[in-house]
Amino acid sequence: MESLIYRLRRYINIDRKALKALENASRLSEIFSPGDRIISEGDVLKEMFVIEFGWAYRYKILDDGRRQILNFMLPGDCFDIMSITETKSDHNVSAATSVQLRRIKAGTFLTVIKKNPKLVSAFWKIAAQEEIILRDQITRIGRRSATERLAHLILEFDQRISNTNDSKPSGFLKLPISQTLIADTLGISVVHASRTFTKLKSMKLIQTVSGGILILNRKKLIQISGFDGNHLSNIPPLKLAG
Amino acid sequence: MESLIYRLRRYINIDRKALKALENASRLSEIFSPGDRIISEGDVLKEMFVIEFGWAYRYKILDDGRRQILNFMLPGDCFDIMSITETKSDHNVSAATSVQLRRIKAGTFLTVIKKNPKLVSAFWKIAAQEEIILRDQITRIGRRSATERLAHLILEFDQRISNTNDSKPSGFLKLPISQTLIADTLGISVVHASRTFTKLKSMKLIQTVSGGILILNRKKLIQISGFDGNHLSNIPPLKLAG
DNA sequence: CGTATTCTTGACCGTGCTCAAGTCCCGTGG
DNA sequence: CCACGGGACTTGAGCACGGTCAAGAATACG
Repeated sequence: MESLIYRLRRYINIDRKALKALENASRLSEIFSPGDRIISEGDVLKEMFVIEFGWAYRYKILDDGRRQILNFMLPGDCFDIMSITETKSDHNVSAATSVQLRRIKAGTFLTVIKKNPKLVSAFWKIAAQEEIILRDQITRIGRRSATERLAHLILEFDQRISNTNDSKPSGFLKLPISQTLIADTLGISVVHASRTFTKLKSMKLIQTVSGGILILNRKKLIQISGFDGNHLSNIPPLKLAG
Repeated sequence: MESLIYRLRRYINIDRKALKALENASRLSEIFSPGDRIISEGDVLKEMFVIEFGWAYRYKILDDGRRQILNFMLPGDCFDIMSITETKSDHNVSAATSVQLRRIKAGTFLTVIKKNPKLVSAFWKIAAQEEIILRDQITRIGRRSATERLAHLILEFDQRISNTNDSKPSGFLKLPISQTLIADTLGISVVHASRTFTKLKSMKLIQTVSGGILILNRKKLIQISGFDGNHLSNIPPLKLAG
């Protein structure tokens, strides 16, 4: 529950009773390995999910095998809140790293939030943030160059991760995903993704280290990418009440 | 209310009482002219909107003036359902044609749906469809060629418009928007948008006529674009109860 | 330690961009 | 009714960003 609690506390002063109710309504999933399919297009969803740990990603596959990653889900992210109306999923979800989820059954979820109205606005805001990320992704791949796209994505990850814990941005960004995944996120080829990384490195904006990257010049990265973290920004966690 | 009623009837057996309550909770906006700004980035939203008539579009502007259109809103579409938590808008909305909206205040909206629980699932599904369109837009601009993008967008418009009325697809698609808007939707230049139209015409797939286009070969359009309308498909309107 | 996957680099090619000129269309005013 | 002006669309020429193919290097993994 830790990730979810932390996330909810960004939006509401959550009380222990509601928390307990949520915990009872949910079940931990098995642990998925990197590459494992979690949800497939066409699946009928009757529950929503919270990432307990690890990274997952949503994507679509075209007939000829081209793949587009829609977005990544990080610890504490909820997804498919919208889909609890028992509609068929229009996309796939896979694990990027080792991943564990918390599953919350649609019916139980509705009962719990009905009894704890404050939860409604929290989950509502989580869903709204999901949409903000999708809209950022559209402008990123629609109107930015490869270099701008990569810089922009790096800053998005950095911001979202620093939202999930209280640590100051240290300059080190843990990036547990391959360049293939990054390429399919940014709508470019793997080869060009590699060249773009090389370019950012030669510009002394980042440096790759094992398991992640070092952000050497955040100001310049922001400047060339046009990144605006305002709408995604960290709302300081509230105190735990009750 | 006609557009909204038609839209809601796709999802629930709406009764006249709930309808009346919704109507009382809402107010018609002034009529916007083409190009008029409806919502600006940074605006704090305290209401949600329904398109009464006309086309509107959401978009972002980059520092240097590049514009990316996120999606279009057609009659009966609801938007910013998510934003009634009084957050700042992360994007702009403008009128593409003459547009009139229905404004529904957040507070009143919540009261009405609380008294008419069936409305919840209807608006929930409308919000879910909004997300489906955003995800389609990501794969469209991320992984498709200009020709595929245009064919795909044409089919999306065609499907969504045929969803808003009971008419069989006639082959004629009313398209009240300039190629500049289409270019900024597809993430290509205006010049290339024009060339792409020319290409589809020379392939005998479409034909431009005043105020819209004729779809000459829908099967081929679907084939080259990979369009899949299943998730966006028309759910037959239900009967009016009560 | 060997195999597979990921990343890098080079060479060449193509889709789509930019700049520029010209055409078409339509609303406005003489 | 026609002249004018502006916006939207078209077309051409040259160029650049990013794609593809291919080979090699580095890293991870059993």
